[in-house]
Amino acid sequence: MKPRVRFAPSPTGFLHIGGARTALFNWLYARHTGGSFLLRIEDTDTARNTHEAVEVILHGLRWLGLHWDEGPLTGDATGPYKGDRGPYFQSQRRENYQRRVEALLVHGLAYAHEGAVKFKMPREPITIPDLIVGDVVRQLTDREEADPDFVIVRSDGQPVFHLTNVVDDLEMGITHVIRGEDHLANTAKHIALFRAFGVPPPQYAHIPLILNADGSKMSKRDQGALMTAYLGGGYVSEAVVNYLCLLGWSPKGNREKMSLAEVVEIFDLPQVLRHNARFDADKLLWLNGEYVREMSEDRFYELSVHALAKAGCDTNAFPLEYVKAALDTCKGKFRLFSELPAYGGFYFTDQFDYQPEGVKKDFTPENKPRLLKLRDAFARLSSFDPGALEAALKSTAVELGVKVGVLVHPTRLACTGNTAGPSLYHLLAVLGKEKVFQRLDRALARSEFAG
RNA sequence: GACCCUAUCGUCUAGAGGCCUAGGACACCACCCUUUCACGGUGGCGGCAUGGGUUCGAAUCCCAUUAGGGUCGCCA
Repeated sequence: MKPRVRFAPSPTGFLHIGGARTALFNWLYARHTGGSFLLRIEDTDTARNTHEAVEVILHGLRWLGLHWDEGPLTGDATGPYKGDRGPYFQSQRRENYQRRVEALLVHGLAYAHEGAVKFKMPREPITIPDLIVGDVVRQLTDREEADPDFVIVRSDGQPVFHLTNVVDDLEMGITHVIRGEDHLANTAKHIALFRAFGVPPPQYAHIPLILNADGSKMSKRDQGALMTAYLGGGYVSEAVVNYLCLLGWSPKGNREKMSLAEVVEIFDLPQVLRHNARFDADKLLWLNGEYVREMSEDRFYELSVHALAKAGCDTNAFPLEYVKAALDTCKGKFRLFSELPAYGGFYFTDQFDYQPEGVKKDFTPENKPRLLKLRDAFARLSSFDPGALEAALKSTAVELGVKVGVLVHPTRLACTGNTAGPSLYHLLAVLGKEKVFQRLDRALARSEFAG
């Protein structure tokens, strides 16, 4: 029988990074084994269930490339879905839960209590066979010792998570439950429920949690906990997925950067680590830089233009060739697309400020004649290409008896407003003679040069 | 309070009794490359939580302690 796994988030309006990794591991297992990956929305808490909240999850999963074989097509609970075990919203599966509860009631395995329905939990320790953690013998806690039974239907008639989760896994034919370790202790309840329904429970695989950098539990409000931080923060989805693969799992062989296809080949549950992992934003940043560097030109242009537009910089006002040439000088020099506007925005606007420290250091009276001389040298150039610009700048430096840096720095600052950026010669060539002179003159007119 | 899981450089990890003087990656530091920045190259810093066992031999097995995380809800 082919494995059937599922990601079953509740629509809270977020896609947590930990949830994304749970989805990823489920997806990987399905793809590795040739099984099916289902998406089920656990929206039994009707109070906070919205169309938009589900949409956030669907969008996040699609962005990561974790496509589901069965599940909803839109955020609408009554909307279309694919798969023959639907609907895939728990709010649409009420009759299943009712039927199951009645069966439990009839068999004396559950009972009414102050309007709610409680399940009769066995008092004996339950062994949870786990593909990752091993056999876990779950004893009752002191509170459970007092009353081991738990509510499966609230007094308002709403079924509770433990019940709906088990019923759906059962009816959707889920073979492997791959979920966060925070569910491990509760799995005894689920196993008891499966037994009460007279069916063997699925196989369990509890994956370690993702913690904050300081080791504390990651919650919605923590930096980097939400997918939106990456989706809209200049990250490349492949880098995020790659990084997530490295948290709690290792490809061995000192490998770090690898494609999802490669991971699918070698991923398996027994190799998943047992201990929690801390989220290392720096390493993700590094990986993102790697992916940006090796990205195809077209993809790079697309993401760059998008990042610039987001920062209020409209590249459509410029010739396509100019935009591409400008972006070419930026490729591989930054790690996050959100850094691009600050890095290469000067190509698309004349309204930039000069970096204060740079002004102090480079816009000086003694640099004025030097820049004037460089301006003259540039003026005599018949071709404004990087090679010619470099030659002109270097020979001017020789004539002045100064190092090239003495000319490079103020020129860069005057033309870009920054002390760091793309190769100076290339950037000047892209900017073109007219703009370069314009910017040189604008800078030279500043009071700092007068002393 | 009880129950459960876990424990290798700051972080992610390799390591399944001798191959370990513990390997790699990120971060950090130094140097090299160089028009800035970034990349790249070279080198460095840095770890088996503690205490007992078992064994000829332990990062690897067992126990305890400590620490971290999780769970015990008419939330999911």
